Amino acid sequence: MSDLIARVAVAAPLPQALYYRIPESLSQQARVGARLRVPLGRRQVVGYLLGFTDQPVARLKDVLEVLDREPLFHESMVAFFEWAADYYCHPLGEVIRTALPAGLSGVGKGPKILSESFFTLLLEKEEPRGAKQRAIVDYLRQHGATPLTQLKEQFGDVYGSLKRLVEQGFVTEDKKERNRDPFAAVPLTADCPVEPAEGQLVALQTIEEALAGNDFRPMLLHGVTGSGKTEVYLRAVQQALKLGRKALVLVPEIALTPQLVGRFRARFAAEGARLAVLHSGLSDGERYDTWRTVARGESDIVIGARSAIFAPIENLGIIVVDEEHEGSYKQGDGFRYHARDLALLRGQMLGATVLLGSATPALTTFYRAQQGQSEYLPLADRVMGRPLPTVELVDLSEQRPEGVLAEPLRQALLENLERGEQSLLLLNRRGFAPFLLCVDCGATVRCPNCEITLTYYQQQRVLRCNYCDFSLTPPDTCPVCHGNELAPEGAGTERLEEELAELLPAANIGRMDRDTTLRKGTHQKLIDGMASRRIDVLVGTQMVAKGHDFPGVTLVGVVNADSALNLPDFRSAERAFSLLTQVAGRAGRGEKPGRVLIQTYDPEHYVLSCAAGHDYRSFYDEELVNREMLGYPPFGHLVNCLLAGNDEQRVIAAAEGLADAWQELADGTTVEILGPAPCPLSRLRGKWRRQILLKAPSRSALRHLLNHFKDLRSRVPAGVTATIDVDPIDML
DNA sequence: AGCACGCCGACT
DNA sequence: GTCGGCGTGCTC
Repeated sequence: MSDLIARVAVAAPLPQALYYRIPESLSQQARVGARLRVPLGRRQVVGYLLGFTDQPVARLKDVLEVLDREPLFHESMVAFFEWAADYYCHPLGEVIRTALPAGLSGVGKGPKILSESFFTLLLEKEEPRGAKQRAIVDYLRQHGATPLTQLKEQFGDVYGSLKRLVEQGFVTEDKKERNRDPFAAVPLTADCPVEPAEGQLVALQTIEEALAGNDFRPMLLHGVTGSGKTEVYLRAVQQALKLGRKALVLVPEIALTPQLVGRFRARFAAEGARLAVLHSGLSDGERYDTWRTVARGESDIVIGARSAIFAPIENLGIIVVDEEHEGSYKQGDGFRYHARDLALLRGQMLGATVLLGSATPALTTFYRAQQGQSEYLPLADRVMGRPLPTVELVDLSEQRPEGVLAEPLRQALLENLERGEQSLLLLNRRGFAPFLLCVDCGATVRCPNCEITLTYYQQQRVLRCNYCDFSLTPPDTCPVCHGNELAPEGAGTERLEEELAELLPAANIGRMDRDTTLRKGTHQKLIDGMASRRIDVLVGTQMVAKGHDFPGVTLVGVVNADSALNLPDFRSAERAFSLLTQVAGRAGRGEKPGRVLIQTYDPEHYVLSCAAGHDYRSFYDEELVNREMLGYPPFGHLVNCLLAGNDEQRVIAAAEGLADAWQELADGTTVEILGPAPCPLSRLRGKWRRQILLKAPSRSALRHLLNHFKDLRSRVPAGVTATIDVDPIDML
């Protein structure tokens, strides 16, 4: 008789699954999707049970313990994990570890499962003696099984009475698992369904057909800001639920989209559908509870950020990816997956509808729609026929402003304040100034760990690195020539705030960036301040462009559009276009029309003229030509191979060696090996960084090379780590 | 990733 | 003679 053998992915960077014998005593508990404690070498690690086999394998070790009584994922997820591990060239165990809620990879049992006592009335005998006991019995008769906390609320101190009731056999106590509910205290807002307009109806009809057809149908819902995409999501999800299937909704960052979550809660609370929200603000325990609720099939809709793409939902009918172009869907370290791309894959594996929504779709997404690989669902107009704001470009080379604001923007701000309307200013730089410059020798004060200048924060009187958090009290003299005049150069949000206070002394000015929103609640306070119109002008980084609907804003100013255009990355134009379009969309969402002023030294740039004309299509056409010329996505596939280490010479040598090895593999194929080159941030957090870019017109040509990565990596000398980034979205 | 083994330099 | 440096290789 052969033993039952488990196929297990261990939480270690091994390329493939391992096999363990399941001892007789554990065979009942061992279910696919459970975590196991297994021996690996001479230590013990967590493994994930992927399946069973009875093929004899030599020298099997025993599974030591089953850590979960209920599986954390269903069997159908295994193929998805394996595909993702293969595609992103990442060890399977690490992929699953990343996918599951945090805090489960230790050999301990993971977060505590909270339980709670419930009391139930047994058969009616004679009445108990005490008045309080009779009251409790009465209450239980009416309410059925009741948790202890609820009884305490009703009757105060109930321990003695309950104890006697249980002893006398009137009542039984049993323990049930209790979920932490992070939303219990958040009040529901009212649901206000909007009657769908023409474009929305067409979109919904297509989605309904796809849902009914039960097959994989990717779709792009393309609508300008304020065109009612959320209402389409809501109705599409409703439709899926009506067909008895479940829904997954991905959002870029829950913290920045409370309004969307609020609308889902309002709509579906009314219908009795069960909503689970997975996001980074949850504690490990809360996240674990939510995950288990989903895994048990007790939620109908899951909303979450990037990692929610791994939520263990069975019978999934639709996946919505809101703001699909957002870079935050790509995980930046470790297992570098892209949640939107995995959404398409998961949809394909399950025969689900995948609805990608955006005002400025990623070039690759729009291209797919153009090629007929996905359905194109345009929403042409803003709701209620509100016009898009007028956008004007302000040529800084003509204006030569003294501070950061040129005359047209100053004028517009003054007028807007006089009219009592709100303004929004975007400046994508934190702090007071991006660097301190010595007026004598031109030296700047730089970070000792990273290859950048230290940002000057005037309020805190500190120089800080925005990448590694290194900080320094600003020196009085130049560290190079000892000259005694170090001047803050350039401008960040802090300086802008100061300039505004001078221009508009009567105005109430708010600042929103990572520095002011560090304290919990400040972000919400600023949003509330805008909603209540207490704030007249809000300045901030790209944070101000995301997700909020401020109906009172009629003027939007972009202080410097050029910084976003000139980043050393092939996607910088796409990102700049999307940011400008988004921030422009903040203007005129209420009854009054909006106006947008964009300051630039390069008013002829196609990104700016297209953004000014709200013309996605022209931007797309222009950018597509550039991509084709350079063989970048969607015309080529990229893999970035990163090398990092403490010793510069070693990193350089390792990079050269690896590049040669790649080159050898690429000979005679369509794959191009570019580099090695220093990363645009050649030193980061003390590590020297080089990169090698692999570029090919087809995915399959790259596949062949990637299959060799694990041997190549093992030949990288010690002290240097090699990582691979499949489909990189930025290469800084 | 860990954690072994293994093979060379500077210490009691 | 051995303590310990980190290069190499394996983990069912």
